[in-house]
Amino acid sequence: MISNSSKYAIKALLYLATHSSIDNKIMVKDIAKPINVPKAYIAKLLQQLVRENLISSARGPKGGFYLDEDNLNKTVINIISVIDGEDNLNSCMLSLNECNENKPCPLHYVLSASRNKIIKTLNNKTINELALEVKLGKAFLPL
Amino acid sequence: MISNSSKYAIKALLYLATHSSIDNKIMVKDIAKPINVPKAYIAKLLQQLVRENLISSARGPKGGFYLDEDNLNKTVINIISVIDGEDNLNSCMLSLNECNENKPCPLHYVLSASRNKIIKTLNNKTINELALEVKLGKAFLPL
DNA sequence: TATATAATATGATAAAAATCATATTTAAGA
DNA sequence: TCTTAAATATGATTTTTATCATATTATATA
Ligand code: FES
Ligand code: FES
Repeated sequence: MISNSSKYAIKALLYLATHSSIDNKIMVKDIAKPINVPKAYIAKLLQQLVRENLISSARGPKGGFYLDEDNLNKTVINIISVIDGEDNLNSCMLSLNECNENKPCPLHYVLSASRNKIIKTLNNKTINELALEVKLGKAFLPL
Repeated sequence: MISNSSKYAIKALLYLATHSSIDNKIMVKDIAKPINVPKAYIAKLLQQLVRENLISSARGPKGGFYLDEDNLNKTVINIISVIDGEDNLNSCMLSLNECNENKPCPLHYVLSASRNKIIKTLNNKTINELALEVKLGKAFLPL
């Protein structure tokens, strides 16, 4: 439903949101360690995120990754969509042809309300907002 | 979070619940087609489910798979646990070391209520109950 | 402008999940 | 008891996901 790669990407974005700025870019190796993701792996993901405009980067000395205003306002869904593809979250929980209100599967019947709430939240919450919770000490980013 | 195999298993159980009985056992090939899962693959899953007492079977002529009273009262969580292992559903959505109320990650903060509701539902709903919705025409089991 | 530093592009390898294939065992019924 | 029909056990293959490795390109700064 939500891949490892997406989780790693979210962690990376949150780490950048709380630790970087345009004047304080962060290198791959300094991201990989604190979020506990293999360096070469997160490097590849970061490159993909740059291409999709979810994060910003600069090469050469003093280079690294950071988030600009635009990046900060991306939502969790934006990240998941880029990494996992669009419709993983909305697909049927029994992997039927399609998830359908008119012909709901038995799980749809009992779970779709909760699922919709989750999707709505992921759609609305920006990286910036989530990072704020960390800064306020209400949420944490260990390992 | 919830694997393909688990989904297939759930579909198989629901199919058996609505179509089989001890006097009307169903063969692999007659399960595979309607639930749209490769025959050899579902066969393997069914064998695993028999071993774990989630479904019943008999070999030889007139043999096949079916559900007894006990099987009918298994929950969706029971199936997922057997196929995917215990703690896939309760693990941290950012794959931190552990999901922890005291040191919640930013996603925990916004999503755990909905997730808990889903888990609770999966824990309570029996195959029998879900199958009933199908029989009543409130839920459907296409493909 | 030369050097060193950092991301980028590309692709190889490893591990896990999904799928396929088949010989063996059990049991019903002729 | 023989034949045949079914599950069972076992393992091979394929596909996807995760991971690792490195040559290339861009840029700050000495
Ligand atoms: S989740 Fe199965 S139809 Fe919606
Ligand atoms: S979901 Fe991350 S700590 Fe609970």
